[in-house]
Amino acid sequence: MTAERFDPSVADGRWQRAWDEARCFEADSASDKPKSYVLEMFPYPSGRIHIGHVRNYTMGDVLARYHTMRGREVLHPMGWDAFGMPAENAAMEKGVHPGGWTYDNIATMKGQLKQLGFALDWSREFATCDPEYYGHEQALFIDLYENGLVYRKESEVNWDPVDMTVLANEQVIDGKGWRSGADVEKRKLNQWFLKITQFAEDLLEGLDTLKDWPQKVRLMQENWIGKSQGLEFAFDLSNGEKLPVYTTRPDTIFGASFVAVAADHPIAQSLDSKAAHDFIALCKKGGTTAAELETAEKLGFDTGITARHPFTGAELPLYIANFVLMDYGTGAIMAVPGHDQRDFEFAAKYGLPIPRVVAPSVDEAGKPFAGEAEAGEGVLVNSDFLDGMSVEEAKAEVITRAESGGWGKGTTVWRLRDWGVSRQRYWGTPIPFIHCDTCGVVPVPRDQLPMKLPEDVSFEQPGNPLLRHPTWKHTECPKCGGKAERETDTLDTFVNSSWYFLRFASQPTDKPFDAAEVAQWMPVDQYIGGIEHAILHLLYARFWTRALAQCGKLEVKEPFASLFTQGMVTHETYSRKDGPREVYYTPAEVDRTGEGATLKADGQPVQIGKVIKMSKSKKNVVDPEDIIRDYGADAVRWFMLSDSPPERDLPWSEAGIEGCGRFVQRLWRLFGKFEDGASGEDKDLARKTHQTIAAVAEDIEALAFNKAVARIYELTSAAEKAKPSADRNFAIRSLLLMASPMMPHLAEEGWAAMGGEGLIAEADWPKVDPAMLVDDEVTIAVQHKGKLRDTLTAPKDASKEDLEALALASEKVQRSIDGAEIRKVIVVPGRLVNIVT
RNA sequence: GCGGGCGUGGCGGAAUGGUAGACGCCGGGGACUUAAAAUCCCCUGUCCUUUGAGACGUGCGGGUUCGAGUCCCGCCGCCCGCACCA
Repeated sequence: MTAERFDPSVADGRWQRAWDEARCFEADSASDKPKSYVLEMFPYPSGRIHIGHVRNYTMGDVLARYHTMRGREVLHPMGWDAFGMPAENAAMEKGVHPGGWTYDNIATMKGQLKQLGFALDWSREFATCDPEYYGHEQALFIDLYENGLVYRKESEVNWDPVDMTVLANEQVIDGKGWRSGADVEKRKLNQWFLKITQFAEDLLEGLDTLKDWPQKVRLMQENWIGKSQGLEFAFDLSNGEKLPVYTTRPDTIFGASFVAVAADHPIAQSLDSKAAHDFIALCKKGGTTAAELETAEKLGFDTGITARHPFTGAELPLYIANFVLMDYGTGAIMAVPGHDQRDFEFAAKYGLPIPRVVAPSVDEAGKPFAGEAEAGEGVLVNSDFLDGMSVEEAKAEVITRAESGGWGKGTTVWRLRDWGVSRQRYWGTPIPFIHCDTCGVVPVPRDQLPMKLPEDVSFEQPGNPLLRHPTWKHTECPKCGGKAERETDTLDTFVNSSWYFLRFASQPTDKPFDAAEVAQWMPVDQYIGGIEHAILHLLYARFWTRALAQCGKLEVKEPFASLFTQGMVTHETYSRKDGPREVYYTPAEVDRTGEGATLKADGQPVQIGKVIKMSKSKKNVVDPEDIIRDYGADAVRWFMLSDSPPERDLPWSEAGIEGCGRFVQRLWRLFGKFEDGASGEDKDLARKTHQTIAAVAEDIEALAFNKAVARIYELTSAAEKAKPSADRNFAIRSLLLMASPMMPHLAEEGWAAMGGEGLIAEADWPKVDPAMLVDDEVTIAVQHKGKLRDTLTAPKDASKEDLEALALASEKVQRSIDGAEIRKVIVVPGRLVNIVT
């Protein structure tokens, strides 16, 4: 070996260039090896890589490199989720063009990713703002339109009157726009929708097939889709109208004591008394935050109208109630106070009857309520022909009678809504449609795609630059040739990320992707990203896959076979009170002493806060580029994999990264002990090596990187202590190979120094000899009444009788037994002996 | 309210129902050195006038078992998602 120390500042760049030159990470669609598609959620080019990206991509990289070593053809691509608001905000704040800003950021961030030595196939890189990409997206959107999966509908949006734009719900804070601070208005706009609800059942059922997704994510999607089954039926109203209601508890129908509609229900809207209008206005004022809803009082307005009960004929009062939602079910309910908490509160407040129709047993039909509704199981009481039935039986019976009587039917209601994709924004995929007064909505002809964004736009005024661009929207109708206008809305950025994994797999120029080539790579074998995308992105991508399949473009069922959601990188915060304001400092500005922390600038103490997710606002961040410079890419990668299980949060620590830096050097010194021609055996070390290779492989496949790391530490210690031998050379060589997915630069450097053939990035994973996985001798625990008294060494295949005899021969055990009668001896071969007295 | 997850040393965390605390970090002691850095070695759950074949110990209380961090029942605490969804 040559150098004393491994110098990442030289080695990292050297090997990164070597990999590029050898093009060893480019996936070959023509390969006949088994494929492996490893994908991490592509980043938004916000400016710089943050530590969360580093953790995410390191995990994916270890898998990609490992699978390559196991003889798979690996697709591990990278690109940029490049449309979105921040680029427009930068344009408004700094007067730069969103495109220029975005591509500059991409250049910076690509350079940073390169510094980490990720085994990425950069030949497939693209940004979603590349006209080529969004042009194909426009074509797919038209495909969906032609297959009836796209429609336009007038719908209510949050409108910021100052920025003149639509806001997402998350951008409305306390009723005000998050940027402008202006009071947000409700406006009705014609918007584009994707028919995701058409796939509600399939999206729900598909979840059952996703065995390798976290249960948590599947449950979140299940709740989001929100399937519920019940009865829809209509009440005859005293004003002659019919009022459809939906209930999941048709069994409790005899317990209905009033009927209620939402404030924006047509019946409520049609009332012409001032009192009714005032009440409706009051309902609209109510806040929608969780806390407000929690405490909000149930309010109602008696319309004076009554509804006839379908079985008893009783006339039930019809209220407008603030807790009834217009956009779920029919916007109207039959209220059963005894068995629904909201109805209970309402009835208690307005003095309405609270009949019991479900009881623990038939004898308890008169049992009073204990101040709250009983929503649980039981038997039906006070319910005519339902009496004595279980809840399930009664539900079925009522639905049957409603259907045969022709006044109602069993229905399924979904919480899932169609996906509104219109955004009144510049920096997105232009929606490829033209509005013609004569022909209506007409798709842009495919030979005119991509329909590009105009470059000459200004952000000096608020609102959508496409709308006020002097020429862009004016065009001719492709059908009649008359004057027409382009759609000025752009697509939600979630559309861009709903099919990018297909484009990574196949990139023809004349179409979005080639179905056959996509079929070769899809589904993604391992998808890795943050839990924040558990619902929207992952659901939309699943929907697009189905939608494209329905259009005949694709034969993939689920896009992501296995999903892994990694934890966040966290760090404590440092702050000081400055009047009412909390001023935060970065870890780099602070000296962390044993107990406290002081500000480097003035030596005065700062407050140490909780360990929380790294965020710019709390300044508890470390810049990946700084730590790569200080410790090298491998130490940073190693830290990302050590200690914390990947799904949990990883607390960043200076001491931790220093430890990783030390280990890099330690391994390097160990590689230096590789002696060409060393001979002789070291059976124990050889066994340990084989066991480690098998265990590390298992751990990596289970994404238990922290455990794989621990095993590499153990074998390193053992190899360090061993004397030179052929087996020690084998241990060192194996360590090099096992560490190579995690610390590829160090591994290449060691491989070259050791005279390894080619690049270690293209080497095979070390082979395991199954015979070497079992030790000749094992340590047996000896217990007396379940308590450990002694340990002894025995041959691995010692018989039960031999083990028992050995255990009873132990002096320590005999002293513990102290002459007591032995009632039983349990022997687990290879493990333990338990003597029961 | 509904749904889910998690509680193990000073910290991050290991542990097919079978020797709890692997491995890393912090801390302590020592070696090497003129000195420092680097490196190496040892110790490091708690308790004890019993230093032991000792007692206790995986949030708390029960249970199953020869044996429970692990399985079951009941609590407590923390975290996350959804939420007036009929």
